[in-house]
Amino acid sequence: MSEEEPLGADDIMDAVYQALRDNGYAELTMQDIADECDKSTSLLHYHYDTKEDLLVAFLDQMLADYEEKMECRADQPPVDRLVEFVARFVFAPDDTERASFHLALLEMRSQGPFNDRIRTSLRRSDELLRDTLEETLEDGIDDGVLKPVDTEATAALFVAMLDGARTRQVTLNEGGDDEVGYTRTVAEQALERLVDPLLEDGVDRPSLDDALESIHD
Amino acid sequence: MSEEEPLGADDIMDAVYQALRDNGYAELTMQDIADECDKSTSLLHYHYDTKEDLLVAFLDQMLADYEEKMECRADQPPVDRLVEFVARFVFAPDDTERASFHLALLEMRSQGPFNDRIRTSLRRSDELLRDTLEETLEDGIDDGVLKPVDTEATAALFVAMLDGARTRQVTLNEGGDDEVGYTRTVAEQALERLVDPLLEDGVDRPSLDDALESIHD
DNA sequence: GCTCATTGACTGAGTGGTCAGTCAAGCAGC
DNA sequence: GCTGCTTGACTGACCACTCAGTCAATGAGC
Repeated sequence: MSEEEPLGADDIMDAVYQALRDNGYAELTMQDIADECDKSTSLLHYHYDTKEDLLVAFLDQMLADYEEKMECRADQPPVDRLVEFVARFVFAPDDTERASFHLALLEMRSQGPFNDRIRTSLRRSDELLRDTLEETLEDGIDDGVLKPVDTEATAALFVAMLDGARTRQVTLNEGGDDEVGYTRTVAEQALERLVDPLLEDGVDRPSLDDALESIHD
Repeated sequence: MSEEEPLGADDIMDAVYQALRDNGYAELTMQDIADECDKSTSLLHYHYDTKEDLLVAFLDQMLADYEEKMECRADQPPVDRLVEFVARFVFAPDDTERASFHLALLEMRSQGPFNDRIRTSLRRSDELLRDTLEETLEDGIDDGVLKPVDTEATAALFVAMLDGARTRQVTLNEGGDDEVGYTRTVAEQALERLVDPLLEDGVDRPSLDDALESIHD
């Protein structure tokens, strides 16, 4: 109530998020966003000159939020952070909210090459993700809990794998069978086949389940 | 020239391919496709009732082509096929043709959840891809050149990884530096960190470079 | 403490442009 | 003269964006 920001700004960002989830990016109209916050499209244009401006503002805010969240975790042990990083990609097959939002993000990513400003925003978020993981790996090596490896290539491998798994889950997910979710299968494989061989002798890592619980804060 | 199909059908399919590459999926109009084959949009509607019909036909043809290509390779040794499978994802950073087409495919994938027919087509192609790899792994295990593993989970891991890497390369690729391409980095890591530990003692595998050459036929 | 100018938030009714799809007519080959 | 392919002109829907104006709050001058 006593914010500095123009009172409606956050409402609009929330509306963009909801509208993206409900309609996807390709089908997203200014009207959808306006409906979501019970305002007129004219108001959106009053605050943001163009639809693109609005979406770029939304991406930038998302990026800032993620950045903040990552900083809080920097004091945890590297191996915990590594498993947590993997776990952060996993979501239940029936979590349609998250699937829908990530689907919209994927749509935006595929528009990156056609739009400089969107691409710039997305590239920054990609860098943030990989840098976070790279730092975690470096910390682990420095602390003597991880075997020395090419941290850049390893980070690339992890991110590609988890991201690819999520892409499949959000685009092809077969309704809600009893299956556990594609990303989760891949995440478990990643831990066994890539993380475990990296641990120095005698070092243990948390299970995926433990990590999943610890990120629900 | 002496096909059963209506003579113009292949021309139209080619035009769809070109138009997808040049315009992307989101921006693709019937006019773009018509221009590409120097015909009118009315003609497209004469052959295909709706734009969706046309695109589904295009996807189905692509799938059939890929299926045919895979069958030709079924007699190669499993380890060669495995490395070839990985190599097939790799493309040079300056191969903008391929990048553009895969980008359009990614756009279509992100539309899958909103379109039953597109999703069905894409799901079939996803299954084909993973089944191919799974069979290769099973053959390798049967032949005693690969250590026994959960072939389904392993195939999932490989496909997720390569697909994720390609997604990044086509959406965020930084012009043509001297870099070697993100997918290639990841592919090399995949061979060292995932394939090599799978080989039975004394079994060698072709290098990525060899495989890259052998698929240029 | 009343008046009046100013501003910021907000709206409804357009406008112009784009695009998938329709339709009636032209025209080749048989 | 019929069949199948092809066309240009047209239509109706949709959508980002504009514009002229309303309304409430703020604040200066008296």
